[in-house]
Order: sequence, then C-alpha cells, then structure tokens
Amino acid sequence: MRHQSMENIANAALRLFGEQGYHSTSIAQIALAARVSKGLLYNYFESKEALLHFIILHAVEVGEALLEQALAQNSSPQAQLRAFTEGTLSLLQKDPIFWRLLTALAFQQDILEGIMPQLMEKQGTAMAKIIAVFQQLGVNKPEEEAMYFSAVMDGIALQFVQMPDGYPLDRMKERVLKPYLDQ
Amino acid sequence: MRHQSMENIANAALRLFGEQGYHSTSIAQIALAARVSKGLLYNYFESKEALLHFIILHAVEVGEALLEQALAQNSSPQAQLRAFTEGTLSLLQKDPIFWRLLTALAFQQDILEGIMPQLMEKQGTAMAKIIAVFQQLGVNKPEEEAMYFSAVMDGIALQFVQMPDGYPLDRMKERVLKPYLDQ
Amino acid sequence: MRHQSMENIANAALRLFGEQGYHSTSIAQIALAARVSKGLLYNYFESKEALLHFIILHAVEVGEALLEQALAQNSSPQAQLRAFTEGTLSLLQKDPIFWRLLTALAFQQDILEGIMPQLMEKQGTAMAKIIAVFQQLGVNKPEEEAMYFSAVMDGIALQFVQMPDGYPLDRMKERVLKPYLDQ
Amino acid sequence: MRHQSMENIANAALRLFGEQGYHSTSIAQIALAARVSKGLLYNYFESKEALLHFIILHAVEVGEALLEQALAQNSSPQAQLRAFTEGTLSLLQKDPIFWRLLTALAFQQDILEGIMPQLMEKQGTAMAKIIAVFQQLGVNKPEEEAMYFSAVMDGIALQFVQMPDGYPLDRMKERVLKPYLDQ
DNA sequence: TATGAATGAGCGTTCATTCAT
DNA sequence: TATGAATGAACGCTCATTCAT
Repeated sequence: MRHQSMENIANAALRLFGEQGYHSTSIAQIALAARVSKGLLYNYFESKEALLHFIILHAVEVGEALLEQALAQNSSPQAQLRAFTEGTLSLLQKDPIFWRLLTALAFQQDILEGIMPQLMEKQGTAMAKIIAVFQQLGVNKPEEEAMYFSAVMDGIALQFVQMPDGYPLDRMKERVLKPYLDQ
Repeated sequence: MRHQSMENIANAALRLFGEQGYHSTSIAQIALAARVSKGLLYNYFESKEALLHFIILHAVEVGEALLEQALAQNSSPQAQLRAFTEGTLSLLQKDPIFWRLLTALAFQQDILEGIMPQLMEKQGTAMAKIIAVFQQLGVNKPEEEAMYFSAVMDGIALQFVQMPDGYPLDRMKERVLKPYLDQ
Repeated sequence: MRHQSMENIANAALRLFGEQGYHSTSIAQIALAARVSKGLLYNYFESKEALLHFIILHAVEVGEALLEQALAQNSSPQAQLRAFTEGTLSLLQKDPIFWRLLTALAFQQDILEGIMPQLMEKQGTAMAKIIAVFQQLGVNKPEEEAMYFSAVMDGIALQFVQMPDGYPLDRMKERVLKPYLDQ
Repeated sequence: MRHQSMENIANAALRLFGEQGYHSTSIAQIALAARVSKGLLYNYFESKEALLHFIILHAVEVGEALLEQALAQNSSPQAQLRAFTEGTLSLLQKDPIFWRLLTALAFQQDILEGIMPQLMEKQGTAMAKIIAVFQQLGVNKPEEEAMYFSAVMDGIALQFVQMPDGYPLDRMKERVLKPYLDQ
C-alpha cells in the first residue's frame, strides 16, 4: 500500500461492498467512509471496477498463501489437508463479511469479466496442489476426490456466510475430514 | 399467467438476469427482449424487484415440488435420497443459467430483503424433510448429516453453474450418494 | 349529461381533483373511482384537460345562475347584495372541496390556458352586474367599490376553503354587508 | 447561499414555477434556465420538492421581516397598519410573478404537505401581531376585524396577481385603510 | 357502448467520472 | 497530494392516450 489513504479506501470499500453489495455501494459512500474526497479515490484507483478487482486479488492472494503455508509447514498429506481445511474455515470465521463478498462476486460475471482469466489461472494452480495432496493420501480417483472436497468446502463456506451465527462450523470441519483422516 | 406477454417478460428477465446479473440488466433491455414496451411491464409487475421476486418464488416452488415428488414416489429412504439428488442435479443440468441466477442472488441481500422471510420458511420446511430421510437411513447424527449433505449439494451446484461445460456432474452425483447407498 | 357514466366520471374527477389536485390525479384513478374503464372515459372527454374544463365551466355556470337569481328575485339593491352574498357563501359551505379546487385552479395558468377567454368573458359580465348594484346603492365610486367587494369575497372564500372547520363564515358575512346595509 | 450556481438554480426555479406552475416545470427546464446540469441541481437540493420548499420559506421570511419592520419603525397603531399594508402591496407590485406562485401553492396541498406545519406556525405568529394592532386601534372586535382585514388583503393580492396590469392597487390600498385611519 | 392491453415520451433522480484549483 | 463542483448518460418508473376487440 503506497499510502494510508489508499488503505483506508480499500478497507472502506471492502466493508461496504460486503455489507451492501457492489452495485448498491456508491463511490460517494466509499469516499465518505474512507474520509477522503471522491477525487482522491480516482488518484489511486482507475475506476470503481478497478477498486473491486484490487480487493479481490488481495483476497485471493491470502487464500494462496494459506494453502502454501499448509503445504510447507506439514509433511504428511493428512496434516496438510487438516491444516488447509482448518485454515480456510478459520479465515471464514474471522471475517465472514469479507468472504460473503467474495462468494457473492463469484456469481456476478458482469463484474468479474475483467479479472476472470487471472482468477481461473490461480484457481487451476491451487487445484493442482490439492490434487497432489489427495494423490499422496492414496485415494481412489484423486482428481475426482479433490473436486468433491472443494465442492464440500465451497458448500460449507456458502452456508456459513449465509448464516454465520449458530452455524456448526467445527462439527462440519470434522465431518469433512473424517473420511480422509480416520484411521 | 394472465397473458403471453407476462410470460415473455418473465422469461426474458430470467435469461437476462441470469446472463448479466440483476443490477446490470435494465428494464429497457428486458422489455426489448420480451418485445413489449417498458410500460406494459409495469402492468404485470409492480417494480423491477417484484419481477425478480416472482421469478425466484417460481423457482423455489419447482424445487419444493421436486422434493415432494421424490418422497412421494419412493418408499425406502435410499430411493428417496437418490431420487432427490438425481432430480436436483438434473434440474441444474436442464437450466444452468437459471440456477446460476438463483445462486448469485442468494448472496445479494440488498435484493432479497423483501422475500427473505418467505425463503427462510420454505427452506426450513425442506430441511426438516431431508433430516427425516437421514433419520430413516439410520445415520449417526441425522441433523448434522443433513446439513453436510446440503452443503455438498450446494457446493456442487455452485461449481457446476460456474463451469457447466465439462463438469463431471454424474460422477459427482455418484460420489455424493456412495456413502449412504453403499451396502 | 348524456349518460350516467358521464356523470359518474365528472363527479369522480371533481372529487379527486379537489382532494389531490389536478396533476396528482391520474386518469386511471378517475376511471377506477367512476367504475368505468379508461377507454370509456375517452369516449366522453377528449382529454384530461377537456374533462377539467367541463367541470370548471359547469361550476362557473352555477355561480352565474346564483347571481342571476339574486338579482331577479329581489328588487332593492340592498336585498340583491345580501342575497348574492349569502348565496355565494352558502355555496362555499355546501361544497368546500369543490370551491377549493376552483380557487386552486384560478392560479394554474398552465391548466387554464384553453378556457381563459371564456372565463374572462363570463367574469366581465358578472362584474358589470355587480357594479350596477353598487350604483343603485348610491356608493361613491361604484366601480371601485364593486372591485373592493369582490376582493373581500375572494379573500373570504380563500380563507374559508383553506380552513373550512371553525371559520366564522356567518360573522364574516355580516361584517362584509354592514357598511352597505347599515341604515 | 454557498455558490452562484445555487442562486441561479433557485432564481430560475422561482421564475419557472411562477410562470408555468410547479408540476408543469421540469427539472430539465430549471437546469437549462440556470445554465447548470441536472446533476448539479441535486448537489444543492435534495429533490424538486425541497427546492420548492426552500423558495417558499424564503418568501415567507420576507413577509415576516416586513411585518416586523412595520411594527418596529412606527409607534402608533395607525402608522403600523399603514406601513404594513403599504409594504405588503409594494412587495406584490415589485414581484407579482413570485407572489402568484405563492398564492397558487397555497391551494395545492399535495405539494405543501411537507412544510404545512412550519407555515401554519408562522402564520399564527403573524396573525397574533396583527390582532394586537387592531386592539390598540380600539376597534370593536379586534380578532374578527383582523380576520376581515387579512381576508381583504388576500383578496386584493389574489386579484392583483391574476391581472397585474391595470389593477388599481393604490386605490384599493386607500379603500382598505380608510375605515381605520379616517379620523 | 365498453374494455383494458399496449404504447412511448417524458419524468425525477442517481452516480461514476472529470478537472480546475 | 487533495478537493468537491460540475457533468451527462442512464436508470426505474408513470401516465395520458390509442385501438383491436
């Protein structure tokens, strides 16, 4: 971040996008919340869409780092899978609003068009790593299992961000891991 | 449906909302696609939001009917679960754009506010029926398992609507059912 | 009135224009209140404006008739003035909403443009008759006095229609007449 | 007034509302006449209605100041009454279009709803002061006389704004005052 | 005589974006 | 670096009016 103002803007935008949705949040609101002028915002970000893309890419990088770390800090595939799962769900728990935003955005192609290629590429890379983990786990069809696993994680995230209070995240986590870590 | 025009409007709106998102679709576009005037649209729907709600509720009712049928036309819980799973995924396959719209909407509270209560109620009713199926299946913690199951289904739907071409929906289906139907 | 429907329409329009104002009343509202279709309304009246003009001219004719009668049924100018004054104020009292409409319209040239000439002519005719009464009363400058008198009547009407409840219409009436009828 | 533009807007709106009526004047027309964009208008005024209210309250304050001054700068009730009467009529003469607007508005409740309370309160305060003047004049029933006086003033204003050219405003003024100031 | 589905111009309003300062 | 006055295109929506039936 080049500047405090830039960080303020990104944070305010993140919060407001998450709370109200992208389209329902105006530049004026963001500038007000960030305590800067609308003009300044355009010094840092080319457009409203560029601001959004900046936020999204930041988030995705957090997820990448998490996966990276889970793999690096553990040697057995079991431990890696557990670390990644726990890390992901704990991110969710720490900032549900943010992940709600991301989930919501995942379905609004009108907004994502500009960064879809980058996102797809990053997702492909991550998927490859997860497949490798399942391979080492020795499951039957590692690709299919990785896909199933990531569907489950997505589903849990989806349900959790919809209803963060009272969702049994921990029990779900154990339920996800059980088939792989049992025994 | 009072008239052909009303159906045209609802269909055009569904397609455009699904393709471009709700906010990025204008009334003018819908009217154009439905080959009616903007004014006529307001003879049938009170507002853009009301038009959306109409579409959503229609969709939810289709889902309800599916569950109903799966339960009614099968007696064993195994057959019921399979029928419901297959029915759901076949709906997805038949009209991915539509279900993409629905999934996207699930995260845009600014839009849903008006019908959230109705949706929550319907969802609660459906969940109760699914829990009952798992109870009859004799699984350990039926509530938790139902939740897990619905997370998996949501995750698969989510991934499928994101990438309908090439997604191995059938293999995922078998993967979902296996733990419950395997001997 | 050619027809019951026509009367229904005119009455409904009168009431709604009076209650809500001309611009804030829609043709749809009038048709609904008159229990006819919008289409039928256009069988009887060329346009919304024509409907308004019809109502206004009707009202003005009522006023003309009142003045006529006050003059015809009384021979002394004192009795004529009293009869006209009392008649006018009793009309006000009988249907304040209607006269409020008329008063309001008197200031909306955008609406009146089409019938201004007719109204001016009728008003000139009436004024001439009132001047004649003051002449017979032997006041100093009958033209000026007639103008003053009509200003007073307008002012009272204006205040009364603004606040029909509790306005001391009778006492005002006596106050108006006193200078002319005393002794 | 924060800016020249704001003044331009208010002046243009005043003129157009007065000439064409509130409903028949569009925001586009006002912006055009004020030589600003439609958008800018909304930087200064929340809505078309708020713009109107701003104009009205400005006008009413002018009237209040006039009464205040008439009372403060004269000690005898005769002089106060004359000063107020002359001041009022000279305001009328200076800007008939503006007062025509105000008079027209007095009858359009659909528009006034938002500021009626404020207006009523101001009017009550003014009326109390006028009653006090009549009390000091020693007339028979001061309240009633004040009401009559204000009806006369309203009636004259009404007729004058309807037909500013050729209306004998001065002679009417003298006619109004005569009963009170004559010896 | 009577209907109401259908039209389309025009409305008030919003908001991402620009630019002189 | 920072402002906020100013723009203008686009939006959702209304409504007087028409016309096939």
